[in-house]
Order: sequence, then C-alpha cells, then structure tokens
Amino acid sequence: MKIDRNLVYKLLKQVPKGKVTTYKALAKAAGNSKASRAVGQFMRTNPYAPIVPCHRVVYSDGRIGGFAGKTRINDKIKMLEEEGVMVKNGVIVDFQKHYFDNFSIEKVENETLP
DNA sequence: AATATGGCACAAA
DNA sequence: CTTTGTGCCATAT
Repeated sequence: MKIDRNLVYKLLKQVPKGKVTTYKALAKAAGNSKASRAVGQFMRTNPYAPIVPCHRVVYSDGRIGGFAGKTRINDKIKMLEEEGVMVKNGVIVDFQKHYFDNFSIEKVENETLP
C-alpha cells in the first residue's frame, strides 16, 4: 500500500470539533496526495467508528460526500455538522472558514490507536 | 489473480 | 457553469 491508513486515522483525529477537512488534505498529510480516494475507503470501512470523525471529511470544493443524506446516517451528520459547521443543501457554508489542514505529523507519532 | 465498486480530485470539453 | 473522462488506492467478490 502506498498510504498508511493508521496515519490517516491519527491525522483525522486531530481535527478539532467544529472544523472540517478534505480527503485531499488527509491524503497529502499522510504522504500521498493522490490517495484521496483511498481515504474515502478508510472512512467507509473505518474500524474506529467513534474515534475517527469521518463525517468531518468533505470534498475539496466544500460539498459533503455521498454519505450525507444520500443513503443513511443523515441525522448524525447533520447533528455533528450543526455543532459548529453550517451545511446548506449539502454544501458547507464558509467552508474555508472551518477548513483545517494544519496537521501535525509529529503529534501523530505520539498518538495511539486502539 | 482479475474485475468492480466506492463517502475523491483534477483537467478538459 | 455542468458534464465527461482519466488517474489513484484500498476492499469486496
């Protein structure tokens, strides 16, 4: 594999509440900017459901992924987004404002994953 | 082992 | 601005 899923999870974990990030940012932070789609897979089948805030990951253009309002878990997403992020018609309002990409690769080294 | 699918990104038309 | 087409990476069959 060309991307470390464990690393991706750790990185995503340090996204503060009320903030969001993109698949690309995660992939890039993990070391492979082309693995944006793979990140989506990590979210889809994430073994760390409550720990990894997969709902805070969105498209690079600010739109929510196919998980929100498309199939299920629509309520959870909305609730969590309303904690600090406003979503209008599947699009994040002031997306760049709550955008977070200041990932600390060093901090990840200390993090532990169950 | 090979193909298909999926919570994406980017360029071109 | 919206619609294809292509690239990329990890699971599921």
